[in-house]
Amino acid sequence: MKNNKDCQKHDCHAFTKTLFKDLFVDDLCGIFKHNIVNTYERGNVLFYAGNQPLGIYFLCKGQVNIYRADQMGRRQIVRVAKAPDMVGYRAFLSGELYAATAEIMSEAQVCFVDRRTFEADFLSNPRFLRSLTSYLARRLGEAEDKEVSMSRSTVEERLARYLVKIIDAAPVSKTTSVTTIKLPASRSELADFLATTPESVSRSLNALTGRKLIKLLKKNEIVIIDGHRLRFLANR
Amino acid sequence: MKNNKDCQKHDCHAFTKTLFKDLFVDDLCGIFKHNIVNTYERGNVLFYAGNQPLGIYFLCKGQVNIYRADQMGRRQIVRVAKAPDMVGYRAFLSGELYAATAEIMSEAQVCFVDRRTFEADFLSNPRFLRSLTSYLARRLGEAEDKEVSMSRSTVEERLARYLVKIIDAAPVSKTTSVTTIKLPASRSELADFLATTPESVSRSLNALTGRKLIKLLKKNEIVIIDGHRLRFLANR
DNA sequence: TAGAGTAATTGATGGTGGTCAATTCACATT
DNA sequence: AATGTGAATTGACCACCATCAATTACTCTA
Repeated sequence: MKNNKDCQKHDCHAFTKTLFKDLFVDDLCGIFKHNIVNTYERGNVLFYAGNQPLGIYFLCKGQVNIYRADQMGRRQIVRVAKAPDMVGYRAFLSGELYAATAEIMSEAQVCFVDRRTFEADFLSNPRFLRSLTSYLARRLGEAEDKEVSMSRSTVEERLARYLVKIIDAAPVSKTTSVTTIKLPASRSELADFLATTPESVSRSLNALTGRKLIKLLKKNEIVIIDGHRLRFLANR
Repeated sequence: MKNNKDCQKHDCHAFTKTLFKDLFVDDLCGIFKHNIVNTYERGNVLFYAGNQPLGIYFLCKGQVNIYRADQMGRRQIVRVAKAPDMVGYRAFLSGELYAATAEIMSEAQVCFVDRRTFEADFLSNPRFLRSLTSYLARRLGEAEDKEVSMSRSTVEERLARYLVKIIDAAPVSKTTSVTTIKLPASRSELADFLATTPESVSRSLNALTGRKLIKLLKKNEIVIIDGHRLRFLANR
């Protein structure tokens, strides 16, 4: 992980557009430019469950998986953070130890803001605080959604929901109803996210193919054949 | 639901002691005394999933279950709010519609603070705002805990976790290791909370009895025989 | 292009728990 | 005590899915 000064104005724009819609760019920019941006590669770990939070990580580029692990060593991916996003704020803000581990999934640039700076420059800014509550409330909603989903849906339905989420996140060409998407994760990672096993992911993918909702291509590419029925399956 | 002016100083104390530890009593008191306190009885509904949030509910007395319902009509209790606590803040703060329904479980006194007042008197108070982020972060942690619990544990383990939570919440007499607690919910409500069925709750209760971890008495009372092993089961 | 090493798939099997039906229990009312 | 009502329990059955093992498909390197 090398050190540079890369997290500049255009990064601030990205954050204010998605993460903190109500914030003005300059608020964030003024703060960001004084802080350290590190580059991490796949497999690196930002923090481990059980550790003390030292500050907040702003993800300027790349992807971070946040997972918890139970006694049996099975991991469960609680959240996938993609730039621009914050990482490590939950434990920090609640004053607890990290309950999860944050692992870099693709080469990432991360702007670390230490405790003192975050308190002084972020938490003292009422506009930021207000945005933060809204952000936390959204996250809480997502977590509760997933809780219900995990409790009440079959693996196939959870997978369908995941696919729909991917579709909606991707910039879709509106020209045709047939869409091709690329799975951004291995079977095993998917299993960790859906709280199941690689084998079951495989079988469910096949089941969806059998029902003619999707078609599997090489290279982890998937053609959405019947997005409508996929969506129907997704919210059951 | 009748109207009175009951939510006074001692209620504020309760809130600042548990809900917003960092807040000074007077902050809350000054705000509370101008607002309306209603009394609701069991079965009443504070708000329904799909509705627009109109404000925030401060629960001064009683219990509220917050549940989501899927297409099949099965409910899942996402949270149990006991006084003193806030209800209805998630959707309000994220600017979404209610995703859940809030139902009174035992006679409750609720202080409603409308949108405008909440914005003006609460959200404009930096100290409150800061407490709020901490509160939301704690809730988020709980939701993620439950997500993992739901995904990875058996009904028996989830039940054990629930019992442990009850035990820890109750003021325990330290004199003896054998504790008697009263189940505060019917099998059916428990099933909704644990994302299972009344039948399975019944069976799991029996299973725990068979393993000599608990003993069932009349009147929904439970004797904890082996709290240690119960705890062990609870965090698997 | 061959081979090695990893990922993905497929098959067989057992456990957990949901569903439906029948029965028992608890409690209130008369 | 008799009766009625709803909750709780029990039993039978089956769907879903985790597990383990075996096979096939991919990908990277030499």
